[in-house]
Amino acid sequence: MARPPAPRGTRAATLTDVARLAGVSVATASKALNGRNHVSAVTRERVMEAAAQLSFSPNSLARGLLAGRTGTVGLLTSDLVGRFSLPILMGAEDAFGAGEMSVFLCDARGDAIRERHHVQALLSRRVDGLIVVGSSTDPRPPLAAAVDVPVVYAYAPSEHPEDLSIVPDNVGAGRMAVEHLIACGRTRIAHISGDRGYSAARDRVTGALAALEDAGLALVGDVAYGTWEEGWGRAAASMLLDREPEVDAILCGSDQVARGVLDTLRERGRRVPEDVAVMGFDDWQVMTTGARPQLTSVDMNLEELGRTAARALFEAIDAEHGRGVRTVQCRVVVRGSTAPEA
Amino acid sequence: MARPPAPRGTRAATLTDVARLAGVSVATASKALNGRNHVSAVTRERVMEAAAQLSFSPNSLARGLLAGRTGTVGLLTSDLVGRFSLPILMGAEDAFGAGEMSVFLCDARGDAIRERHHVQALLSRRVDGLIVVGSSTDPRPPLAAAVDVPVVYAYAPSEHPEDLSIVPDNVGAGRMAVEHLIACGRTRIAHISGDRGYSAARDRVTGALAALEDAGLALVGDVAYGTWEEGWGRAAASMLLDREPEVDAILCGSDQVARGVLDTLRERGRRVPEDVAVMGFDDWQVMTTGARPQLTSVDMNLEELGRTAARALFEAIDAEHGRGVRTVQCRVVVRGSTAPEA
DNA sequence: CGGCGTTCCGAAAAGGTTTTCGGAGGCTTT
DNA sequence: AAAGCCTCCGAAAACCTTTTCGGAACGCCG
Repeated sequence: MARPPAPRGTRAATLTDVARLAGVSVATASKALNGRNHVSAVTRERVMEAAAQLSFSPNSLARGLLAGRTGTVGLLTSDLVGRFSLPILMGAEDAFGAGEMSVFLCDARGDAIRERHHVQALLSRRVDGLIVVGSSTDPRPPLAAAVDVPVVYAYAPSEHPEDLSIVPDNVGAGRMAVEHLIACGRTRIAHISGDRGYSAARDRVTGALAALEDAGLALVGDVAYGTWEEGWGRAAASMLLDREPEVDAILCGSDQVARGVLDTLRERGRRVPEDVAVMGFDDWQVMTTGARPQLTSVDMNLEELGRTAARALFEAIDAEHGRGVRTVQCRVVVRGSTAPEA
Repeated sequence: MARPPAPRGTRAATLTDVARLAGVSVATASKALNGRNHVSAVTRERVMEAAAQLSFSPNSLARGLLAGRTGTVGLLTSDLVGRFSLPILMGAEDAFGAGEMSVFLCDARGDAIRERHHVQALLSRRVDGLIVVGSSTDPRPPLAAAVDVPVVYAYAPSEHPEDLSIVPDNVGAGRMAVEHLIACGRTRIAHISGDRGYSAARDRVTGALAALEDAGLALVGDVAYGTWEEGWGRAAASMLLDREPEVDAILCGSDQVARGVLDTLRERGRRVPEDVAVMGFDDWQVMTTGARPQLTSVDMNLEELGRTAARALFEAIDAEHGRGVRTVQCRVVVRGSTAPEA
């Protein structure tokens, strides 16, 4: 295989080298490479050729030092291991990549000290802006340090109302979910939620109840709060079937809870979706498509949320800084657990 | 809440400002702040105080420009969405964070063009090194561009044997898995693997067969290759039980496959682990701990792999560049599906 | 032929930090 | 008192690129 030599130690070519090889001054070389005018076509060509020959790549540090802009942003997650950060991060990376920006990734691991440390490092690197990704939709304290670049909070809004935050529309998600179940002809709908301590859980309940009321329906039983896990889904479904055997739809707080619910339903001999429709939240592919039947779920559009945050940061960098909390719409992904396969 | 003002537009304090406020030259200020000697204690104190007052933070660009080192590394993933990149990334971020390095994250999305583009951008930013994270353990082509900084390949090794690659020990993992099953008293062991196209699948088979042979045992039935998904686990288990009803342990290619196998076993009335022990691969928490019983699995130690890659890159940056493929050991995480709860 | 406009190129400054080296001052020793 | 040493500080260069501005060369018009 013809792989190019990697000359360790021979420092990278500089603009001076290019200029010398092309027989012009550095000023001319710079203008030629950056498409400025006041350079003749033939000279420009000579410079380009010299640059290619030396595989010249301009030093972004020097450029950034001069321009006052580095073309970098910091992406500060509080919990990378959770499954919500990653899609947001991908969306942001996507949006920035297209804009020729580079992303510094920092994970604070839920530790305020570490977070402050990372912010300091990012500011020292003169990032043009910051995205702070939370690990739950509960509001979080704003950054502690004095930050003189724009900041966008994603997923978890800042507690400070003047900050710009981008969050999923969980109330709307709860509403959409119930509306979908009603559209599938269900009228006796129960809700097995997740951890009551999370605003995401409570917001979805709010939306779900509102949609029921709009349709002149009432929830079957009480909202069952518990955890986000499969085991809770199995247990809660069991209790629900004992108390409210006539239920014909179960909205679950997460896909994992839904998986547990599906298990219990199968063991109890209830058919899905014929007897009971089941719906999850988060649209976690590995959970939804592995289930029998495949699981209808609400996608929070996190990748879109990440992109939105990135675009908002862009705007804040070279225009005016937005304020307040903006929401990103969720969407229902219909699969076999609510609608029979065509 | 007393939040510090964020003076947009007022450019950050520079060393010159600090020096002026402290009544010394920039040279002295620099030495004072960096702990160099040839500065009197009282002067140093005055400078520190001035720096604190202006909340001075040194411009890393200027520093990097001069030092020829930026304290940044590029982390280039080929598929961030896959679930293997993230733990590696976390391990690397962890190792670098401790060493005052910052990480540029780039996702090539499996596209060679985009990868080249990102490499160019990273080189232009003068990263001190590069970690390339693959999406499967199959060897990948080395970076196309001429790269004059150290590169470490993680998870997917480089096709070029002179490059440094850090990969999980899949052969050893297969061996450990079988050894665990044997230690649990199983002798009629079957293997429902994943996608034959992946070297990870084939390597684990190699290790598993070697361990069986060492114990004087033979595999029950043939290795069943298929996909990595739950559906395959259900189907393959069904076929296996028809053909080889006496099986007392099933080693699965992934935790998802194992979940499918567990479902089928329950439907067929086989108890786990009393009648049949089941074991997965990857130790994906949400899969293993949600299962009934909880699933024994092989953890590939990906976070450790990421840390190892980061440390190897460190060494390559300020010492000699290692060569060849290094493996990271896996480990068995025992849960209820192979060993009854104590 | 002088003046003028146009076109192209180069010198130099700027951006912020680190390092080197020389200089200033104080103190000790002969 | 002269010489020498030590401690502390500051001037200036270096890193690399971009931009500004002045200057040179040339063609054209009066």
